[in-house]
Amino acid sequence: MTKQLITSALPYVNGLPHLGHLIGCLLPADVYARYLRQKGEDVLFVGGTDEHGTPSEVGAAKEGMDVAEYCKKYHALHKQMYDGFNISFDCFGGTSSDANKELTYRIFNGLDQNGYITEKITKQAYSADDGMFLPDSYVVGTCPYCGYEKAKGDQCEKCTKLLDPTELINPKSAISGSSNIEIKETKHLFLQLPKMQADLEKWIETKKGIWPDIAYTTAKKWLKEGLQERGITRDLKWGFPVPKDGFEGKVFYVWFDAPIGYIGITKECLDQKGEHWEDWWLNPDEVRHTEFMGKDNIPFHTVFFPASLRGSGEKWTEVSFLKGFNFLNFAGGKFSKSAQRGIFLDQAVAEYPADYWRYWLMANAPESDDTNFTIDLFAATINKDLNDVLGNFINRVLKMSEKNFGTHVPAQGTITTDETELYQTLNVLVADYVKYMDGLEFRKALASLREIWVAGNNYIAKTEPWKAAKTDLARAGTILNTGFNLIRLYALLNLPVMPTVAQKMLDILGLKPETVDFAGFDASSFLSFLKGGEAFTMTEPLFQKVTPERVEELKIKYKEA
RNA sequence: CGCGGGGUAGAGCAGUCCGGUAGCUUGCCAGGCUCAUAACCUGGAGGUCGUGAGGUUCAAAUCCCACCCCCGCAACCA
Repeated sequence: MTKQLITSALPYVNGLPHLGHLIGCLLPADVYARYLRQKGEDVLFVGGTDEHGTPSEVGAAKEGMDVAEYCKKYHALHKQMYDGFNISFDCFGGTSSDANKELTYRIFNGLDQNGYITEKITKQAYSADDGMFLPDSYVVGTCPYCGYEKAKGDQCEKCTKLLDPTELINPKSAISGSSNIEIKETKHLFLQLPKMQADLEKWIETKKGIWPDIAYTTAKKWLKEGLQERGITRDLKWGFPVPKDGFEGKVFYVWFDAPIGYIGITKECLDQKGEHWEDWWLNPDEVRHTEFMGKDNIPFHTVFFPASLRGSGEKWTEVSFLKGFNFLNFAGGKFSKSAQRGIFLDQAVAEYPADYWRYWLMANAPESDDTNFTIDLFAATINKDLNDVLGNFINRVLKMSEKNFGTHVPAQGTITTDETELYQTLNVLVADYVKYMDGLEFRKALASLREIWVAGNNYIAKTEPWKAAKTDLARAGTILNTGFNLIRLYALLNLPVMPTVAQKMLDILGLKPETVDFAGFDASSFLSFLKGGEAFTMTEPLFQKVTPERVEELKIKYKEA
């Protein structure tokens, strides 16, 4: 059987994740992992934090901490937030581990031996007071074109001109503010991407029509523009030391070891369990690897990382399917940590249960374009879909049953055309749901899911069990029996997206999650699972509405203009 | 400047590849029902599909051309 490897992009450890990070990679990866596990597939879901790079060093210095300690602290906070959202990682780690160092060296040495690594002297801004070379964006000064005083060394935010740090007037370090900047020569290693261009082009071409447009077109765009050699080392202290003579004191560039982190995290995790990471990462014929990420990450996962793996001379498991997402905006603007704009994960679960957010985000996933999050849209979806359609359906079945039959599922009795028509409808809708989930078209999958819930209400409206209860109790029993079987169906279908709610629904019937493949779904037999007589537990409504008062309160709290 | 994505009813989206009387959800209006979280079910109004009285065609949201607007990218922001 094909093994299913699922990776979510690794958010940068410096800074806490918000709803945009969640929908951009973590959540859809989790939903897909849960979906496949439910089908009975062999799944390994890998995630973690990206830890190297200048932002970590700067962040640690700000908090007066050792960089490694700083990463450890934020790594734990990330994990805590993901736990709050029930992200079901099989392996969760960081990119600064020994395991990742070992793999980074292994891949680097392979690339080096195969002639894909070259040396080059470059010029770079050095800050004596900070005791370090500065990345371009950490040099600030006056823009020579428009006079803007806070232009960054890579680009002026005001006039958008691309700059070189050497052009800036009065250059200063963004870290210390020191103007004691000199341009020094320094030697670095470069990955020869141009040598791999043809190979990569051929490979990407095989993904046409299979990968989402955003993934394929982004990769094509980079290849079309022509690949350039790319520096993979930096003059920093925090990172993996470059294992090559003449490069003492230098480390690998964060983007070189970050994607290798998927492998490193897996190794660290499976070594502990006594399992073999090679079964997943050096096994391309038996592993299907699905990657999830925001659009900003796509070039690195379609060009840079595959090139590193291919050039190393080993047969690594490459990406089979790349699910890329656009960005989630917050009320028309960007989520921003510095501006305290948006909703962060710890705040979100403090307001409403994780499943509310999970449902909204998946139903509105930014698959085709950037998507706007607003409190109003959130409230409307939660109130209508979860409360009115799904929650109310469950509630009316339970109340009516209790009133007429007590706390046991009524007998199925005789099936009529009302039921067979429902079966036909469900067969079509569930087939749609499966088709969309298998194709990772989440918005459409959730629209189908909703239609399936609506079908239940439709069935109840049509069969009017409250009337049958007065004239033909057995008939009312059949209708409500079908209602309970629908609750079980809904619970199992909801499991990937809303695991907590799904479990509550199963609890009503005293059931446990089960392995079920909805491909080839047959409503007739599926809705005959509960024959009648099974005990059930009355429960309070599963969802609460977002009241108009709460909407106003949240708008003020999160500064939604 | 360039490249990529987007511009379809008040709002959020599908349809565009493979042209054939514009679809879904929400909101609004009306009706039904009254078991249920004032919920559920049905019907209706609402759009010249960014602009160009542009091109191709018997026919264009869908193909071609020009332009406008929004978002992103531009390789040391990961």
